[in-house]
Amino acid sequence: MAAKVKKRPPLSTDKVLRTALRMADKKGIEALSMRNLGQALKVEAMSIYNHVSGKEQLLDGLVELVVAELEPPTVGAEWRGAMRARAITAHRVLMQHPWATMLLVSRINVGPNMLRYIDRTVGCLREAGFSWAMADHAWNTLDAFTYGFTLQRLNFPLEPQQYAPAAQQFLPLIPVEQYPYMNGLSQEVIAGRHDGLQSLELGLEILLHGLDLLRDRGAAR
Amino acid sequence: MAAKVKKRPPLSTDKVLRTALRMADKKGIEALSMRNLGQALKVEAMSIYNHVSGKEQLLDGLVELVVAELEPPTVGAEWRGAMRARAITAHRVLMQHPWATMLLVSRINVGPNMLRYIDRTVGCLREAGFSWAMADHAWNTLDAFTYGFTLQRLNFPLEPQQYAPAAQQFLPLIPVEQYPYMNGLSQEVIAGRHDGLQSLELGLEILLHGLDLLRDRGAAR
DNA sequence: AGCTTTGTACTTACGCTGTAAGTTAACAAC
DNA sequence: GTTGTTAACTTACAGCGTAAGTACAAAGCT
Repeated sequence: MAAKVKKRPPLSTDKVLRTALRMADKKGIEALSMRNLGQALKVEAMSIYNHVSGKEQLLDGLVELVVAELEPPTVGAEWRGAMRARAITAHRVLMQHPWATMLLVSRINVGPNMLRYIDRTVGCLREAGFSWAMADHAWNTLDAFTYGFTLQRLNFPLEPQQYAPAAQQFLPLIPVEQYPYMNGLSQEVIAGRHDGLQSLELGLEILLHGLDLLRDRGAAR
Repeated sequence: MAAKVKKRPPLSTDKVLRTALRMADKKGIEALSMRNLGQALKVEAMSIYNHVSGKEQLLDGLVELVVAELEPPTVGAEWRGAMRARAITAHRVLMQHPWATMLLVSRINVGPNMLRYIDRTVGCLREAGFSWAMADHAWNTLDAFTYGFTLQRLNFPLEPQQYAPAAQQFLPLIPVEQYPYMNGLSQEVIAGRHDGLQSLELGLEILLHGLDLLRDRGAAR
């Protein structure tokens, strides 16, 4: 006779995804295995496959959950401010989910949140006078920079306070005869004349200025 | 009595790295396992650890090999042309090694090739009138965009010729009431008025224009 | 010469991973 | 009360990276 099995609170796709998100944030995406996720859900790994069709779909779901945190720009808003805010928010959100940027760039995402996000972005640019093609170029260029910048930030191994001491420490490996400019740059950081910090806002200003020209070119057509 | 063992041609770090590079290019980085690499070298997986201290160091070595293909800018050259060429070359090389960009952004690289590459880049900007800090900002911004753009290109699942048919196919999933601008953009692609192609050169022009302003600001300090 | 030590090239074995295939339990229909 | 259906769950497998162990040639010593 088999013992009566207590009925468990049933699993659901949503529960799986939210647990996976919490887990990825806490322990990193590489620690998110089906086994570990199962453990967190008090279930064997394979049970998860009843609610998510595989690891790939699980990751797709996670990306959608992150994209849901990105506020889509308001169509009709002043485009420069809207795009600046959009990029800054995206960067902030992606920094809070360090694993998400890689996923975002390494897979196509066609979930409803993503569609809405891009739709509003294109809308905002379009209403600001960009042609269809230029609006498309614009958001893609901004996103390429934002993702690239975020990846650099995420993977840089030092805290800003450590830049100067680290430069001091590594200076012997950067002989002035061989690498004069790297050496010089390090000296600047050591002397405190350059903080070594990269600025998202600075990059955005550069891009927004350039895009302004582009908009006029596109509108003139 | 043990049979005499034929002396093998000895392995070397260089041979290991070059074989790994060829393999990553041919079969993709995810197919590059120590076991598979060993097979290609006619050796058991563990033998590789005598020449490379682990998978991580192997990947570091691969990145250095790729960076070696990036021609460092000439110090003293006209900076806009030099930076444009630098980014275009980087993009081309990274497209030839589709796995490399991810590695490049996801790890610190302090090999001699990388050091030289950055040194010449900073040098070129510095001699063109950028302050130390501005030169640092400039190359970082350019690289953020270049890497981000390359990642988007690499992971986009369609060939340019397929854009229009694909837009046609997916249009039903993008109802005009829900996603008016995505729908509109798709219509443009279907009608052939927008090729949907993103342009590295366009992004670079935007950035170079913005950087020009930055240089003056930096020089004025 | 013979015996021992050293060091390197290599293999085995282990504990991970994702998932296809198989098993169990609960319920509905008749 | 037997049978069939379906969803929930487990087992077993083929892959992964690498720590620990083995084989063997060359060098050192008496």
